[in-house]
Amino acid sequence: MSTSDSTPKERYNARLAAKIEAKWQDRWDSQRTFEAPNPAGPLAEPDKIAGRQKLFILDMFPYPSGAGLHVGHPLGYIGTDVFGRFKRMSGFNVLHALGYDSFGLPAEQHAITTGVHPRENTESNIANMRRQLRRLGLAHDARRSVSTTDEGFYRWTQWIFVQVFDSWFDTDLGRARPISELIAEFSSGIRATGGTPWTEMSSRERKQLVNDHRLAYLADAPVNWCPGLGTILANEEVTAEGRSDIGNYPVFKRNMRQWTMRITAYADRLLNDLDRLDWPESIKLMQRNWIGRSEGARVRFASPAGDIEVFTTRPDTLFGATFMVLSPEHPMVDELTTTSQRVAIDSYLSAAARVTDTDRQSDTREKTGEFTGSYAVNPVTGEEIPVWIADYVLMGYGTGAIMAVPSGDERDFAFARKYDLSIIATQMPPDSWFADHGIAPSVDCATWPNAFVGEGTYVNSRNDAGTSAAGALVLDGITEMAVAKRCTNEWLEARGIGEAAITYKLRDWLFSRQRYWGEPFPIVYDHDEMPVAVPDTLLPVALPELSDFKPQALDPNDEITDPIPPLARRADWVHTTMDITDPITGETLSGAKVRREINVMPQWAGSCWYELRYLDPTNDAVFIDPEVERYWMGPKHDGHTGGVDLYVGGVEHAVLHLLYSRFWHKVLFDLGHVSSEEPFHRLYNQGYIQAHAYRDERGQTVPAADVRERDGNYFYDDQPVSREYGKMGKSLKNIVTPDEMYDEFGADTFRLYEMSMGPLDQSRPWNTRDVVGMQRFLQRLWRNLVDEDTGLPTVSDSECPDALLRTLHVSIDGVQRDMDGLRFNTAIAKLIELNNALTKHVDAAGSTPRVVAEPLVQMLSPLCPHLASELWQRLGRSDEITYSPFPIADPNLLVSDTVEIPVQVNGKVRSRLTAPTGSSDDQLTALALSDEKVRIALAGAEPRKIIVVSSRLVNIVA
RNA sequence: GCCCGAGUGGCGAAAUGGCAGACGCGACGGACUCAAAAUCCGUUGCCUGAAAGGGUGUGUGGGUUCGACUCCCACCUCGGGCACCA
Repeated sequence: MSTSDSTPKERYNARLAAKIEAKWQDRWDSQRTFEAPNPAGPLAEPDKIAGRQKLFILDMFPYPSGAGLHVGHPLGYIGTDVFGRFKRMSGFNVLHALGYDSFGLPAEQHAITTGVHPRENTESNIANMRRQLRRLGLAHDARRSVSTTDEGFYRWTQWIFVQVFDSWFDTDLGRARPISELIAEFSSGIRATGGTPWTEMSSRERKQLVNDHRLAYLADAPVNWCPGLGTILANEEVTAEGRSDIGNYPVFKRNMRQWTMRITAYADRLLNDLDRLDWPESIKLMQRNWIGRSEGARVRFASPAGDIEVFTTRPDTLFGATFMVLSPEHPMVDELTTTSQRVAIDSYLSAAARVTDTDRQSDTREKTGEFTGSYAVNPVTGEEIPVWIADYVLMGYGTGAIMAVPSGDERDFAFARKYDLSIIATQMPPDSWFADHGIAPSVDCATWPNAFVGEGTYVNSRNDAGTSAAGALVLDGITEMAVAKRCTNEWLEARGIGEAAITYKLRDWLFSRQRYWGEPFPIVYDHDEMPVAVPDTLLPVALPELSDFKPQALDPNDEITDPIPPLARRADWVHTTMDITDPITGETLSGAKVRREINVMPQWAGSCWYELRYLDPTNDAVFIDPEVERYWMGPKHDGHTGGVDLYVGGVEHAVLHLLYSRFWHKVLFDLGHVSSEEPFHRLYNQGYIQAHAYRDERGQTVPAADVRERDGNYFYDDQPVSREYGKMGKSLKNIVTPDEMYDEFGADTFRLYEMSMGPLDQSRPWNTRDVVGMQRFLQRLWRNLVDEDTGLPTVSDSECPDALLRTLHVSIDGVQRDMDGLRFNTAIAKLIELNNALTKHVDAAGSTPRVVAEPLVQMLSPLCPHLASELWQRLGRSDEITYSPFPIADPNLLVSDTVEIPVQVNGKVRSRLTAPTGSSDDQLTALALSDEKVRIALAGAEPRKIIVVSSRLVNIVA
């Protein structure tokens, strides 16, 4: 940017913007402008909240990456900031803060390679991110910027874990209750143990029984075990080839004892409460799919190895079940395999074990399977049907076994055709189905090209041989699937063969990691090797110091040896003595010898509840003061879930983070710790900023900033390059940083550009070239209010022309509504229009009327707070614009004396006429018919019909 | 394969049943300048026309309506999610 002599001293450019921005950022800090008062607790200022509505807005918890920010990161932060500032001017008590999700893998990987402690690395990353964000001028309450790695924070993460550990899910009441109440029910005999009576159990057996009911429990679960790295890996850390993302080591599926969260107990509430949330439908749908609730029935088929239980969503097709298929991992496979089939089954099993999960789920793969040699009995027909194994049946869903109904299920159909198994129709498809497939209607499935799924009249579905004998199941003639399902379920239930059942895709949540940089579990193991919560007075369980952060590396192909987490290296920390309380008897065991849990929590833990800590960040007595929680997050009326008023973030967290947080929040609600049933009442997904990237002829990416366009082609160093489009990132060499924008334009221009690019929820390409448009707008606006040479205001208290005043109020009306609806791009367009109108006035009159200047600056201030604050001050205002009331449109100035009405002839606009506001439809009709252009367009034709939309339009149909 | 979402100028976009393309970029023309940058003013969907004007136009094809970017049906393309879930 040139600063030569010809440039006026007080022109609004990057140099002046930098000066103004630093000045106001310092002032906001020192005056603590954005601190939000609480009703109670350490940050209580009850007098300041009186008479104000509250608004809690939240951005998704960022990970403090070492790479720093690019221009895509702050998009959502700017959006929430603009909204928060607008609402603050509208009288709301706005709480807006940003903390750091600072545990996690990258800092640990960095520590492993450099030896720098993850804490040091994390802290310097946070400092850098704070610096970059401060330059943006975000109106955050700095007191509330917590980090998950602070002991004062993770003390409460551990406390919440203990709450989850110390509760169980009462399926009768559909909610969590303290584990002590379960123990009381067992010991008093109100609740049966389902096995050995409580009184006859050993201490260890009692603990095990209770542990099996806890919401946080230890379970053997299949995990991604990577011996080369000495740790288990999250699914997203495993490549499609089944190797580790880092180091390319083999990864094995194996069972390991892990902390697990009983999220499945909440499946129905997590599903049903979605209806009460103000979230994008697409996200609700993703959560619904993830929970995957299926209604159906469990049915037991007799076999030589005992009953085989299956889950089916189509009990109504039971008469068409002509064979069964078990997953290769099913526990009954061995017993069902006959001597003659042993070799074939064993070879199939070993082949199946070698197929990776991704291959197994490939859609092009042909179905394979093997006959066990055994037969089971179809409970409705009494017929013997063969039992097969096949890897298209998954052990992890339902019961790991299915009844195969080839006529009604495409997968079973394909399998039956391949292995020549019988196919019996249980429903007659409609004629249209046969027509679509080009075959004649027939109940003989031999002619069918596919299975039939849909509504059709039931056939071949009675087990009384046509006698109408009492107690028989007769579906024949029924036309509705729901009726047939109900009849079948009732029949099965009456005979104890099966019952209606619901299955979920959702799995319990694997909660431990063999890592260092995470929250230690507040758990020790007692002399019975049973987990016991660390007493509250001993929290936090601080992460012990280590000299080496590497997990123990093993032979990359060693599937057998158990992982040894880094914390195990501190034997002095692991083995300790502690005053613990026996969970069953309640008696205190002083100085008990205990062993600490050496796994750590996953990164999700802190982000599951951080929003609550923003509200009461310095409270040492409780994780959040109940009154503070009720004020900021409590339900607004009967049936309202409560929760954050606006939560903005990317879709990538649609399922995991948002589901885990909802689960923890519901547990806290059940236990009476929070008044809100949901953490995030309104969710808004911001789009992404993407960017073009360029490759040369060798396929190498070249720096996007140095590519030039000529006639629609792109060149780097005069060599043609090809253009592609994707996320900003190092590998595509297309990163643009906020710092570059601050230097070239200033933060206000950058903020304005990001908000003007399009709707907040849409992704759009970054174009540095376009930013100048917003800078020019601010420059023109500045010039309308301030003399570019002297810096003095050019505002006059003289009369404002009526037309300009009307334009102003139309703008106020539109900008107000746009900002309320998060439509910042159109709000900005309206401000530019107003400023363009003002420029014409200033060109003629030489100054801006104060009645226009002040509201214009106020409307701009949520978007460009530094510039607006500066202008406010230069206009002679000594109050803080942040808390000045947002302008209100005068309804009288929104309507003008005349309106322009388009006139259509046969739906095409042929003329426009100016009519007095409030003209009657008849008057408009008369005006239109006498209009010269309309008469020409009609060409003498007689109008057959005239449509008048009052004050909007006239359409003449001839 | 199934389920969502989106397709509008050279580009980002606006209009959600009633004047398509607001606002911004770019491009073109002009002012200022020795010159350039910056800044300012004007033009800018496409076709046709000297102009006035006319025609045409919101992925494609149908439909509903006096009137459709907007609603309905089918298809095409792109993006996202799920994926042998019984």
